[in-house]
Amino acid sequence: MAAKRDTYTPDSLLTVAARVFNERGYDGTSMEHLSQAAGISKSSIYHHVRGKEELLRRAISRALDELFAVLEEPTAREGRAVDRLEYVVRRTVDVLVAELPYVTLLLRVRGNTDTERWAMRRRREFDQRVAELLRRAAEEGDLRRDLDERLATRLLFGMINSIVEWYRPGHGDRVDGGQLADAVVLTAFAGLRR
Amino acid sequence: MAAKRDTYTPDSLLTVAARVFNERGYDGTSMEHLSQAAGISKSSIYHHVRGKEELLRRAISRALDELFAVLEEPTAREGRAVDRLEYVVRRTVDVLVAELPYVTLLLRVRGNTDTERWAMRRRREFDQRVAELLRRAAEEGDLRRDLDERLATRLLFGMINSIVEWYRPGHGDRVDGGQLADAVVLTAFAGLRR
DNA sequence: GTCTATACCGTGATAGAC
DNA sequence: GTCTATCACGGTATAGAC
Repeated sequence: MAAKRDTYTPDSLLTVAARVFNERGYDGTSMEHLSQAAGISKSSIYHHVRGKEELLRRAISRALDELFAVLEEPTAREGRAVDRLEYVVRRTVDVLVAELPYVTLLLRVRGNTDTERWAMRRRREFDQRVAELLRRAAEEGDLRRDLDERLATRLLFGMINSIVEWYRPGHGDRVDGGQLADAVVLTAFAGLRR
Repeated sequence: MAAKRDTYTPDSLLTVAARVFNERGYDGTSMEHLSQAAGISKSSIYHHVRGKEELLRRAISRALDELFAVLEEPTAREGRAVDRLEYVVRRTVDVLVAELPYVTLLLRVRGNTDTERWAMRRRREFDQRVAELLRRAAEEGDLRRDLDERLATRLLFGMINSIVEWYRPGHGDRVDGGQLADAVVLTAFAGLRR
């Protein structure tokens, strides 16, 4: 909660803000909370950003940019759909772990402001791109037939996205990002049962 | 958003409050929002409940009671651990669907107030009871060996709990609660891949 | 059981000195 | 770039009439 450095940039301030937003929730965080966590006064924050909502927008942008970048990677664009899907799942987990606080914020927006509604639209867009992959994998006969595709997509994302609720890197966790991605892929594609 | 009935009871008010809490988030909901949704004035709400936090506590209590009741059902207490686990998963999905707005609130608390911290402790307790079942199922050799048990528990709950983020009963959804539970059990235990 | 009026405080944000 | 002082507003909650 103490000061992190003598002077801030919008980016270094974002690091602090994202952490506090995640601890208290965006709506539960006041500028007073942020100023105490950053070790500067409330008004000083306004020197770096226009306001609280800009901090949220910057954080969410960062998460969305990284997620969409995954879909443009070569391996996500060639080969059998099921393999592309598996690759996207694995890389999504990577991004989620690497950009944990920012992705967490993205996944928690409720739609109360323009910024939040924009975030929800973009996120839905990403989900649909992955859903399309899953649909093709089913068409190509690589996924089980007795499962609704939209439902499967949602359960898959549910499993992946839930990681932000408990994963804390380097905090006594026994798994790193890569092992986590392996476990998710294994559980999602092969199931728990032996 | 209009009035629902001429006079309210704490319970009928809870129905309205839970809906608005879920739409806007608890911290994002003001007593003004609640009064407009209920069709009565702010001060009238205080005739029925002590304040906003009591509404949250009542909602969360309801969810927790139903969830813990599942663990006491006979089928959850006898037989092979893997079968008990499967039963608990199925019934948890049932409760989640039946008590959707209340469970949703439970799953979203951030720990900013005493009520929220109590909710988090109780929820962790529930998770641990299920984790214990999963651990025994692994011991009895019914789950795959190449998966960490704590991790598997978290991914399993991630999949289940994510349902509250999109399932809306009777709202054009192609699945009912039972089919949903089937799909979750199938996906979690057998996996997506054919 | 519901209302209007109001107390009191914390909120996001700004002004202007240093 | 940071501060203190301050603003207008909306927040939860209460008092007391009907």
